Amino acid sequence: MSWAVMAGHFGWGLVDEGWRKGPWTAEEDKLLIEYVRVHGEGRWNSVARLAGLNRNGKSCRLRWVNYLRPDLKRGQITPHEESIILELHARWGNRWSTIARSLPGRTDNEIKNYWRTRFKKNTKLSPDNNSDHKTKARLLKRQQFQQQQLLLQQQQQQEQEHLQVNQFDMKRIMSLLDETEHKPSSSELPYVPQLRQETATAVSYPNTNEQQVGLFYPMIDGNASGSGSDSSNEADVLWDGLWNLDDINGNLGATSKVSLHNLSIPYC
DNA sequence: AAGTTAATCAACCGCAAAGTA
DNA sequence: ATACTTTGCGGTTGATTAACT
Repeated sequence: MSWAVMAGHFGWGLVDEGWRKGPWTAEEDKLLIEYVRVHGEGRWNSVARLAGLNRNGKSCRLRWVNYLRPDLKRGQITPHEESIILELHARWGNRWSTIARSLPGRTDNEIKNYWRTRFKKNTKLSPDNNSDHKTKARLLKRQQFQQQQLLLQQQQQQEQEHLQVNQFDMKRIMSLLDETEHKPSSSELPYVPQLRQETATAVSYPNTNEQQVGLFYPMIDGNASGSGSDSSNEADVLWDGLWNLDDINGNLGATSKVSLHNLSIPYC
C-alpha cells in the first residue's frame, strides 16, 4: 500500500486553507528535491506554484532542512558529537540552531530532540510516592551526595586552575560584550574548536562518556526553559557566564539557576 | 501474546527578525 | 517610515517503534 493511499485511509494529508499537512509522501519529496535542484534553496513560498506541491513554504523548508538536504548525516549521534552538544548547550542554552552550526550534517531539530530525550531520561529519576521508587530515591540521593562530595573535592583541587580560566573567560566576555555593543546583529558565535581546547586543557576537560556526563543531569531544574525565560540573547548568555563565576568563587548551589549553570563549570 | 509504558522522531505552531515594496 | 511578506527559530504535539510486564 502506498503512502498516498495510506494517508487517505488514516486521514493524513489533512488540508488546511488549501495546504496539505502531515507526513510527506515519496512523491512530494521527489518534487521538492527537484525544485531545489532547479531553483536552489529559498523562496519557499513559491515552491507550491513552481513545483506543483500543495504544501506551504514553511512545511517545504522544514522538510528540506531536516530531512532531504543531501549533506545531512544519518545515524546516531556519536559520543564526540554528544560532548560537543553538552558543552555548547551549557554555553548557549537552548539555541539549537547555533549549536547545530557546529555539528555539520546535524539539524537543530535533531539536536533538540536528542537533548530533550536525554534530558527527560535523567530527570525521570526523581522520586514519586511509590515505595519502590522511594527506595531507589534514597539510593540515588546517597549516590548524588557522594558524587557531590567528589565534585566538591575536584573543584577544590581545580580552583586555582578555574581562577586562571575565569580570568581568561572574563576577558573574553568583556570583549564579546564590546563586540555586541558595536555590532548588535549577526552575533551568533559558532563553535570554535580552539577555544574548547584552551578551556579543556586548562581545567582538565572531563571525559565525556555517557556515565560521567550523566552525573550532571540530575542537577538540572525540571523544566526546559520557555522562550521567554531562557537565555535567548547574547547578553543573557554572557551574564549567565558571570553568574557562574560568582558561583565558583562564592556560595555553591544557591538557586536553581546557579545549579543549572554548575553544568558548565567543568567546561569553562 | 496482549497490553502498557517509554523513547524517538517528524512535523506543526506561534513568534520574532529580516527583507522588501 | 511603515506595512506586508518571508524566513528562521524554539517549543510542542502526535505517531510510530521498542522495551517491558
